[in-house]
Amino acid sequence: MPKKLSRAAVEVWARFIRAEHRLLEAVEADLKAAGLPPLVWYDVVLELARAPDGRLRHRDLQARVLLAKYNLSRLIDRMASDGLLARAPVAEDARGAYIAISEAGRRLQKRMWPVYGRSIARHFAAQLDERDLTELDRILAKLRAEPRRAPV
Amino acid sequence: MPKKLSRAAVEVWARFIRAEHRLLEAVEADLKAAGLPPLVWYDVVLELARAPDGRLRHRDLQARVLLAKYNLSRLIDRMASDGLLARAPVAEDARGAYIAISEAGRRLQKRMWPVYGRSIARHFAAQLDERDLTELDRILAKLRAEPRRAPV
DNA sequence: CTCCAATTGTTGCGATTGCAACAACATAGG
DNA sequence: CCTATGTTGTTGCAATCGCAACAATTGGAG
Repeated sequence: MPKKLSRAAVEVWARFIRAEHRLLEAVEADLKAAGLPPLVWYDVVLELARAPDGRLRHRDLQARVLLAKYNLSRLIDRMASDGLLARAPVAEDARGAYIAISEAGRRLQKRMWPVYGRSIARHFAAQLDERDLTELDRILAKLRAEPRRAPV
Repeated sequence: MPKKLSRAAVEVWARFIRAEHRLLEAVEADLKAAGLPPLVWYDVVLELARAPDGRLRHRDLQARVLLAKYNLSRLIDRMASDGLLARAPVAEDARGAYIAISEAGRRLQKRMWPVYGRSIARHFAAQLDERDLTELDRILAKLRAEPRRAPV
């Protein structure tokens, strides 16, 4: 091991995993209770709505929503058949595909946000003060920096 | 909303979700690379190994591993057919079932820990110092306190 | 005791996921 | 050109998940 792993660190790790799990569960439950689709759907419509021209390449969308590629492929199938988005060819790269949001997709995003936002407020933000947020953000930033993989 | 939800809070929320997602993915990948079963399996054998007599009621195990009940039912099926644990009747409650770990189950727990621990060390603990851990723990404790549900 | 509501755990079934293989195209090297 | 290698996205298939319904039993109210 890189360093000796302290018992305390393991406990914080466990709490971290569990806390996130509970929170996500609570948020998903709120969405479902409001008759809305799951969180990934929101991620997709949000990323697309934000993107210039309301579209992104499949791979770029994938990088943003943290979803395996085969997984995203099929999620897009489902969302497309719901009319929330559509695939379009990429002029410069015949392999690629743009995923373009539709008006219905934008409406879904706007409809989901209040519920999702309220959920974040209630389960997450309301429990923390300014300093907590700052500290948490600082710590998360450190965690983003992945240790270098085995040297190439 | 309980309070006005700040943009900053939403961003921290997003980073929180993503960080945890990435970390879990990395850990699962490490386990798989070592030819080991997924994390839930570890959770189960660990909780059972810790419990007095190496067994827990289905419902108690469920509460510890944060898994839907139908889901746990089937995970237990699979682990039982791998000989890692076994079901046993509960004397005082004919509905219930004890889940009892086997020697093979204990061996699996011991075999998984080094890999899992190393993974925690590398992806999580190595990125944080003492103060980070303390602060994170303090913040997570606040998040554990769920807001009261709608008044009964 | 008797009945009704709640608890405990399982199961059928359709939806979603993960893995591995694949097709189609792009890009670089000769 | 022509080939080898990498990229992009999809798909078949098996494993797993989520929901709703269920059986079995318990516990409490009358």
